[in-house]
Amino acid sequence: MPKRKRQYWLMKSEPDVYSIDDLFAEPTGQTPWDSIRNYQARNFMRDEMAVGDFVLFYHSNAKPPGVAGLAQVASEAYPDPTQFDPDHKYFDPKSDPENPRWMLVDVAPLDRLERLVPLDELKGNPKLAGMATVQKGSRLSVQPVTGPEWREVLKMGGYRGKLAK
DNA sequence: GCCAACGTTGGC
DNA sequence: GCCAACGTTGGC
Repeated sequence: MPKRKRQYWLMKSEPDVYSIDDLFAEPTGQTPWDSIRNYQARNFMRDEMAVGDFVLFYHSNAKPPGVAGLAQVASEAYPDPTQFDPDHKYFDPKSDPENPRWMLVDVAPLDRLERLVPLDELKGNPKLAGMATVQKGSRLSVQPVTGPEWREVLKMGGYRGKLAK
């Protein structure tokens, strides 16, 4: 059985709610990526992510918005517990515990960039013209990223570590 | 805070 | 199955 090739992702979070610093501060060293209520994003987490995949941690609704750091997929997909919590903002009364509608993965911090890579720089880089993040109207919070895009963003972020391969 | 772009819901 | 109404995302 051939080993699966590592994949790359971009995951958005509002830093006022949960920032890259919060991820680094997790006592357990990882966090459940909960509250995703979009089928496309769920499908990526449920069907295509694997432990060890690399993640660009993106700050949305920030000034400026942009890629703030690097993270890693740290678990297989499992049901998002918040969907069954009546007090949770994203409680989903239509989700059947026997067949949960929403799935998530755990995410662990990997490294910081030397500098945040702002969205307008992503948009201004011709090498990144195909990135979902720079497309007009794009608001998907979990997106696939190609290897070349990953390396280019790390370069823009001044990253010199081992992951820039 | 505004609003364009999307996604979902539900009446028909 | 269409589509109007509504809700959300996220840049600006």
